[in-house]
Amino acid sequence: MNLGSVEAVFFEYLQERGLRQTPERLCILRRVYAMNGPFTADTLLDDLRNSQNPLSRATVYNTLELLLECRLVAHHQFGRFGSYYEKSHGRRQADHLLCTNCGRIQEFCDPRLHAIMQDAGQALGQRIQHHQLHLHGVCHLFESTGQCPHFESSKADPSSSSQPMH
Amino acid sequence: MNLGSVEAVFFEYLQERGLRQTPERLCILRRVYAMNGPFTADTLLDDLRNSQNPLSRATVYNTLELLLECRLVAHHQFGRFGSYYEKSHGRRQADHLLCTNCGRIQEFCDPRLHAIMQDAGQALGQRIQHHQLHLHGVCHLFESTGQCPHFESSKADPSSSSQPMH
DNA sequence: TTCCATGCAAACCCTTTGCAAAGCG
DNA sequence: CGCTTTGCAAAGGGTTTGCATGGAA
Repeated sequence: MNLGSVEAVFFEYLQERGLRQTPERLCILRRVYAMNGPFTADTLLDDLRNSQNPLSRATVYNTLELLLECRLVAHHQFGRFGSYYEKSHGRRQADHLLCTNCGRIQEFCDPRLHAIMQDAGQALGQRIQHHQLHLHGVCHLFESTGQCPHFESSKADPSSSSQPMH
Repeated sequence: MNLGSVEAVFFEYLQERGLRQTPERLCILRRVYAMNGPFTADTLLDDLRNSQNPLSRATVYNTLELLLECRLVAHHQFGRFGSYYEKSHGRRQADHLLCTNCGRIQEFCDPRLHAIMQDAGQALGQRIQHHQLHLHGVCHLFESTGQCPHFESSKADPSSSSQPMH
């Protein structure tokens, strides 16, 4: 789970595939692992632009793709305009609950999902590789008071999803 | 579940909201219910273009939005470029299994998901409204033979998902 | 020295929007 | 008649691509 082992995984993957170990790729990997919570490609790009080491959009997308392939990064698509990435090494697969009202994204993990995946795969003749579960709901607080402490503030900041997994 | 009752639901919804009952809206509703399986907005548009009653892109999207609101249509976002609509009146909420290899989309439904949703909502303080579960896998057939009967054929035709729900 | 990777900008895909004309209520 | 809907075409947002240049191996 430390950065060194993550870098080792990445480099091993690159080597296996005959891909090159470039400073840009390392830089992106480090930035990604410095993020906490889900982030957008644009956020990452901005983050890099503000650093001493600005990189191009193409390189960011290219590298994210590689990181997805070697499972160091996970991708979540929330609706049409909610494309988020997230470091994933050593993390258990998490699911997401989105608030329809304030846009906050919370994470959770339920072990029972495993059985469902297994059975569905078996029933439909597929080996399941991964999954994605999105719940859409409304904060109780909003329903009772009409107010929500997360409104707007977290709409653009899904990193507030400090995983209260159960 | 017959078309008449679907139209009744739609018209009632329009009336409630003070919206107009136009021939275009009725036409789109009927086309949507003539589709089997998930379809894209573009498929629907083409379908209409080939009919005696071509409609504009804007009208199609506008009407799909209305149909979503009154729950006569469901929307599924599969990754960045997989936006599918599907008639949903009288259907139980279905989940989807996507084949990474051939792109086929199969539907299934597992009652155990309900408990997971309930519990997650309770744990995170939200009233769950709906959900979306996507499993990604590979056909057994493809894994053993390297061949898949659904390859390409169904990549653009998710309607082959004649729901073997379990 | 050989390709692969990078950076730039333009293309891309799907969806939404602005505005004038049409037509429901 | 007024005001919503329609149709068209253009804009929008995030992602991908083409091509010349740069740099890892």
